Formats: sequence, structure tokens, C-alpha cells
Amino acid sequence: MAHITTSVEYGIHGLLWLVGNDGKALSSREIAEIQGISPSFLAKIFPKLEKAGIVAASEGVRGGYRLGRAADEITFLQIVDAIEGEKPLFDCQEVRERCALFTGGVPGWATSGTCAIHAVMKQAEKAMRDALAAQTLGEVASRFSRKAPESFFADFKEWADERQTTRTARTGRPVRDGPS
Amino acid sequence: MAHITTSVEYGIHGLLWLVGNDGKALSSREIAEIQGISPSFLAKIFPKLEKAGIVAASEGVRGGYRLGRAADEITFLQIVDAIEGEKPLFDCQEVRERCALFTGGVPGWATSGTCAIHAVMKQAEKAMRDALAAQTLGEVASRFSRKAPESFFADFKEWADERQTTRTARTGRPVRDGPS
DNA sequence: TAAACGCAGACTAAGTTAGTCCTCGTTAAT
DNA sequence: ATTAACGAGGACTAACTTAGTCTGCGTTTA
Repeated sequence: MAHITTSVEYGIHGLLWLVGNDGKALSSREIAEIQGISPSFLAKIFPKLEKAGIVAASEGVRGGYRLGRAADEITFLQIVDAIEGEKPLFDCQEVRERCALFTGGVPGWATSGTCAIHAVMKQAEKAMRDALAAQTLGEVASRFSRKAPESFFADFKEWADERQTTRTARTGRPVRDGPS
Repeated sequence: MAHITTSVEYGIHGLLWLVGNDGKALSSREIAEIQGISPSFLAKIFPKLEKAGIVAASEGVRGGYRLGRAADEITFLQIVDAIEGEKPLFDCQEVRERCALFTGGVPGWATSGTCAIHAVMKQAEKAMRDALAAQTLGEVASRFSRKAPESFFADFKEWADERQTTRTARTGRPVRDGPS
């Protein structure tokens, strides 16, 4: 399995739908359903985005998620860190402290500063993080907009509107018709 | 756990000892022992480096490992790929194919080219790999040499020489003294 | 011929990931 | 006032990965 998880993938896909929804809220179930992924799994991802301020949640019956700030101010790095929690690329085991030549105590020169190998890994991690920080949700969304036909967005609006009405229409009917 | 494993860490530390051993072979047990790590675990790492040509193995009683080429021509990326096997940073699940708006077949424009999210991740992965490819074993070894005192290398040579003699001195004595 | 090697595979324990399910408090519409 | 839709959170599971051990095999040198 890869280091950037499918949770991040689902999260970003979900966020892209919010970008295209004109500031209106979508519930986590709707976001999951329109993408064909597990609703209960997505429901564990969005609270993390909420804690990071990437989305704003509204509770209750017509609640859901909106973007917490402008799509241009949400970077991929922020999303990855929000969902995965800033796990380092490399976890230095400090092998240099275990060298058998150091009988009776590790000398200062050996442990001063960062381990040379760790330094290389940190540099590589920074390169990756910089690349992720250079991409925003807004840019990717508009890249997608240029690719998709206008009918697609019309279909989405229609789908969202229908959801908006049917989810209130279901209310107030206590389902007592089956095994009673 | 991190994406760059401790196997890579142990492998690089081991290779650095080979750099400082003047082309002479060290057995995997010696490399493990001088670093205070598990011999049996290290014994699983070095065959991977051998397959990649990073080290050359010699079998038999005085065998062991040497560098397969000049330390300046061994990059960190090569080592990581040799040990971990080129695992991608991100494994695209092709969520775009599951969109619920695509009733009855996914349109061509949606699946043509690389997924926009995947493209960002690939870019980040490339940045990381480029950083790893820019660092060689030789550079890190000489960086370490400037830090360590001359006495350290003298200690190492002494240790290696003693190993060289004692491991043949043990030969030829069938140990039959215990429970017989 | 024995011991020191590299090599390969089976095995285990712990941790992570993807995913499900259930309960709770909140909110809007009836 | 209920009811059902919502977010939030925790317990739980199955599959996979990682770190590490152990055993057996073929090779090589003394």
C-alpha cells in the first residue's frame, strides 16, 4: 500500500464536488453516493477536514459540508496533513548510537546534529511536501472544468436539486406498513 | 509507520561501512554486528542490493559483500528502489469511473488522460524521487568523514582486521567437548 | 570435511488501512 | 413534540505490510 492513502483520495474527490456546488451544503452521504464510494467510510474522513478548517459543517436535518475557505486557498498538502496527520516519510532509528566500536558511551561527535541519512530523507520529504503545497483545490477544479462539457455541470445541478427536495419530502412519514 | 522503511535505513548504514572498507568484503553478520542490529534481518536486505548490482557478493567461507560500483555512482533512489521495489506513493482508485451521474457508461472525456488528482500526486512523487536521486552514497560518506575523527577509522580498521583473522582461526576445530 | 558464508522461504507478532456498525447529540419539518 | 436526517465518535473486523526469527540448502575455503 502506498503512503498517500485512499482516504486522501476520497477526501479530495469529495472536496471537488463542494467546489462545484456554489457554497451550498452537501451531506457526506450525498458526496459518497455521487462518487460510488462507501458512505460510512467517507463519514470518517470529513470530520478530519472539518477540524482543519478545510470544510465547515452544519448539523441537523438539512446539514452537511461547505468549503471552509476559498478553493484557491486550500492546498493538497493541507488536505493530506488533515487526513493523515503529518506522518514523516522516514522514521530514523538512530542506528549511529548502536555502533559496536563505541565501547562504553557514544562520543558527542557521533550524535551531534542530524543523522546524515535522516537529513537526506528530510530533504526528499520537503521536496514532496513543497510540490503538494504548490497545488490548490481551485486549480485542479478549474482544470477539470475545462475538460468537462457544460452538460455535466447541468446534470450535477439537477441531481443536487432533486436531492434537496426529496430529502425533505421523505420526512414525517413513519414507515409502518411492513411487518406489523 | 513511514513509507521509507527501516530496511532501507539499515541497508544504507551497512553500505556506508562498505565504502570505508577499501574494497574488502564484509559479511552480512559483521555489518550487522558493528551496527548493533539484527544479523538475520540484515541478511534479508543485502541480497536485494546484490540483485540491483549495488553490491557484489562472494560466497563461501571468506565471502561477503563489496560495493558493486563506485560509491559516487550509487544514489539513494537506487537503494530505496532496490530494497522496497518501486512502490508508488499513491495508488489511484479511478474514482472518476464510478460517478453516479454517468448512468449507462462512462463518457470518454471523463477517463481520457491521467486523473487530475493522480497527476498532482505523481508530480509530488517525482519531486521526492529527484531529491533522492541527487544524493549519492559517496557524498554522504565523505560528509561523515569530515565529521568523524581519524581515530574512529583506525578503530574500524583494527576491528575489521581482528575479524579477518579470528574468523579463519576458528576453522578446523570440530567442537566436541560439550555434551558427548 | 567442517564451518563460514550467501540465499531463499516459512513463519510470527505488531501495526496500519479500508471498511462496517452502532450510539449519541443536534436540527428542521411535520 | 416527534421523527428522521444529519454530524461526530468509538468499537470492531479483515486484509495487508513490516520487522524480525528460524531453518535448510548450495558454495567455498582451510
